Amino acid sequence: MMNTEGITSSNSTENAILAAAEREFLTKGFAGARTTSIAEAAGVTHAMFHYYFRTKAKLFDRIIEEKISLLKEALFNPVENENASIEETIQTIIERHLDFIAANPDLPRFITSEVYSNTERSDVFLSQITKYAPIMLNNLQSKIDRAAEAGHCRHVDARMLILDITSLNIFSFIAAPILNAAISGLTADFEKFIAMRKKENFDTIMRKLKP
Amino acid sequence: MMNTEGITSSNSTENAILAAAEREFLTKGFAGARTTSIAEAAGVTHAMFHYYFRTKAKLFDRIIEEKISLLKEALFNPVENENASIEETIQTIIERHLDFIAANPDLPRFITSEVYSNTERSDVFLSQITKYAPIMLNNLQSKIDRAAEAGHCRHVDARMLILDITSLNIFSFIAAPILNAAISGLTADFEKFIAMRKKENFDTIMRKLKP
DNA sequence: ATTATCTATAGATCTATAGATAATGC
DNA sequence: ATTATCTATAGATCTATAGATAATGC
Repeated sequence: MMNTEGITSSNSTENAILAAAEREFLTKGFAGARTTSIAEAAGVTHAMFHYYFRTKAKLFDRIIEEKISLLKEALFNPVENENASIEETIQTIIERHLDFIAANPDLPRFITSEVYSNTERSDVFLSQITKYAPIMLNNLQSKIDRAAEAGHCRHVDARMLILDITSLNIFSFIAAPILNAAISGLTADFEKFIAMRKKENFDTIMRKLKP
Repeated sequence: MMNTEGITSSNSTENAILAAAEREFLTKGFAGARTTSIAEAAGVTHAMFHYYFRTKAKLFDRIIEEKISLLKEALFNPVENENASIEETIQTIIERHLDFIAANPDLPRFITSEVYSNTERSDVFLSQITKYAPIMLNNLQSKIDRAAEAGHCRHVDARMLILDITSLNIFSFIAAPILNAAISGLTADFEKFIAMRKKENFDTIMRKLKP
């Protein structure tokens, strides 16, 4: 099981600051976050913030690195089972991805907006993507090609398939407040909503793959 | 033809500030935007910023209102053609939506992150969504129900269909820098990318609707 | 007369540090 | 001795305003 509870350390003050900072940064972004608010939320004096982490940027970098490794683990470790059918593979990808986002609902918005508004800080993230995504996409493409030749599915582009899956899985979380305004109470029962989208998105993708 | 060129006014200094502010707010958000940067980008002294718009929040509100009316026009004015087939209706919705986003590529990220990080300023936007979305969804649902009864498509939930369409259309724009890192040069030829996603998303949705 | 612009600066807000003091672990 | 904490304040950054001056349109 992966760590979805955030960052931990041995020191309780340090811990409290880290937890408060994660919340502040994830919900407000780097520019909107305030070190005074973080210290206050952590229940420590503001000087403690600087004592443990020196600067706002350093603490932000530490948290974004933690999130990057979390993402890497969730996205690029699909425990490739050579024997799994294309249908099983797709289902596993969708379910894991959606479970991961459900456990980290603020992460997509945080990553997309920080990567966009910032260049230096997000280079680490983008270089990780550049490194790992092509491998994952090639593996999936081979699997699709083999299944297509055996007549089990259509010959689709793995890159478009992953773009479809991530779009369908992630967008609801990024736009949650707007969806709730458009469709009253849609995400009110969160568990139910996730379960529904899992089925729905799997169905959508499988129809696309069907010969 | 709708106005996708931003806000205009009769005064050139006011215009320059508005244009610069739109760029600054759309790319950096309210918290990240600097009134000094806006004035500099507009080529006027900082005092002019306050002379024309008094405060940062007032100018932000003006720009977000402009964007809301733009969205309303694009999303809730699908020129309901009673005689159009379900296929034609879906195609029109997807193409218009995608064209609108392509003309305003920063808008989805801006709206989703500002709506989330802010309560007061985005209430106007959410109340507009609450007002117009159900009407649009009901109209579409009736159309789907009629088509389904005639055997032209499956009996799907209009709300899920619109969620799928918006997810597939919007996500690429929100995650563009990440997609380009994962799939080198994917959005390099922007026109081509839009045309491809138009076809792809229409195909995905129609397969879902097929009996 | 009114509108537009400038320089200079006040005021507010945040980040970061200095320096003293208390707690902790050899 | 080292680590952790506090108070007080410096320093940096941004927003906003005051007050003078130039341009514009009756």
